[in-house]
Amino acid sequence: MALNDSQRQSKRAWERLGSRADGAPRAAELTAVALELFAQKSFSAVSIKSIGEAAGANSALIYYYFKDKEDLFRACIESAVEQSFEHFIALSKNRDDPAGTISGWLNTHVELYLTLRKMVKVSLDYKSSSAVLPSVEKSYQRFYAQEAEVLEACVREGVARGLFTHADPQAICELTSTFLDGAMVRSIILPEFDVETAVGHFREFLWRALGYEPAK
Amino acid sequence: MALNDSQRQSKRAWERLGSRADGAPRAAELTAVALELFAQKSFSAVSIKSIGEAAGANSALIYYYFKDKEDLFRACIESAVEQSFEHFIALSKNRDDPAGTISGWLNTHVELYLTLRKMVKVSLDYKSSSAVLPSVEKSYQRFYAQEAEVLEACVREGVARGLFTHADPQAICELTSTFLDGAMVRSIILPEFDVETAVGHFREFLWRALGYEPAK
DNA sequence: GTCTATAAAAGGATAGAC
DNA sequence: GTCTATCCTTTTATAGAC
Repeated sequence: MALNDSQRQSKRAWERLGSRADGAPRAAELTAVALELFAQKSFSAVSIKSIGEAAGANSALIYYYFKDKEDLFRACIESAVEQSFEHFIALSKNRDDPAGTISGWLNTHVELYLTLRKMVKVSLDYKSSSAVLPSVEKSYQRFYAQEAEVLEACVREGVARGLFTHADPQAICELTSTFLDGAMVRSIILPEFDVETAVGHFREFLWRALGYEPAK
Repeated sequence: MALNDSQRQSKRAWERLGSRADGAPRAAELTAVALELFAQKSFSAVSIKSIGEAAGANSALIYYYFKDKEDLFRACIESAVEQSFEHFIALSKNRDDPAGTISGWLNTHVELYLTLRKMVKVSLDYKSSSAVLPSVEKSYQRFYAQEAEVLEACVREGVARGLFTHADPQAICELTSTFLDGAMVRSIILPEFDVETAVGHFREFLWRALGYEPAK
């Protein structure tokens, strides 16, 4: 797997001083391992040594591929956002069935909550640090823009077809993503929380609020 | 302000070895300052020295009142849960007006989201560490039991009076708290997120899903 | 590319003066 | 009770061998 744009960008940025070869499969490996750890604990609770160890490599190797710990963290966030994003993009195609698409979007959160909550967790950590990394901000922007576009388009389409009533697309979209974020957090905080059940309840609630009658 | 039960308990626990005076106003001060920092950053991102500095005291003082950093953290979590809990307890009295109580509960989250999101943030950190502290678990249990009791009772009462339709009290309760947790998280992650607006939208949707017509 | 060794700094925690 | 001084450990990061 090749480095993505932002990773390549950051390599270039710090390699102006050191000058080192480009294109690295091992960097992606390290990023994956680090993301796992950063999502489990927190940025400062994870040591460079533990990342190296988990990746089966010496910690010094990390500094070959990344400028410093923060640079690795940045790569992790972007990777988490990217992974989440890719799973959504498939749903964007299906504009014919608004309720089906929304439903699919909810299901995606159930199936991939392990991936998605990594993104939420790491995002919290990132936002808690006062650092502002332009490439990370761009990732987020892209993700949320896509999310809004898909959901709002579905609601508008549903209203246009007379399937939904009373719907403010933006409000519905925000409501839904806020709930889903809550579900991700709760699945971390409450051991007995069941994402599938909770999302199922939300779907019923949403249909009722939208005045939608599922055909069945 | 006197130490609360759990703080006193923990002091007793480690003082069996050291034997030191009880009842400390300064301990509460240190806890408050530390909670602020732990909520802003994360457990391991906050140093003992920085806590002392923020409290206008030497970091060594912390070890006079607390066994170690984790013990201080525990006191912070319990304090955060306790603060959130106290704001809820007032609402528990009002059983005559189900919709009003639910509404008040939502408003509480708007007004006190700065306090409540501290609890969410610190809880995430706590649950991410593998530590299990019995006194903290007890705090949580108390909080969630109270939350469930208030909300579920409201929904049941509303159904009994014919104000609400189709309502599964437990599902509504979980739905609502999950949404509110999501709102807390989003207010951290997204700078432009407005808790008041989001909760306002949720209220409308809840009423619609419950088949409730606000008198007005 | 990957490792060993190590410098340099920061953090948690304690002893003891006041 | 609160502070100074200090110890010990961990951690980030670099230099340089292979």
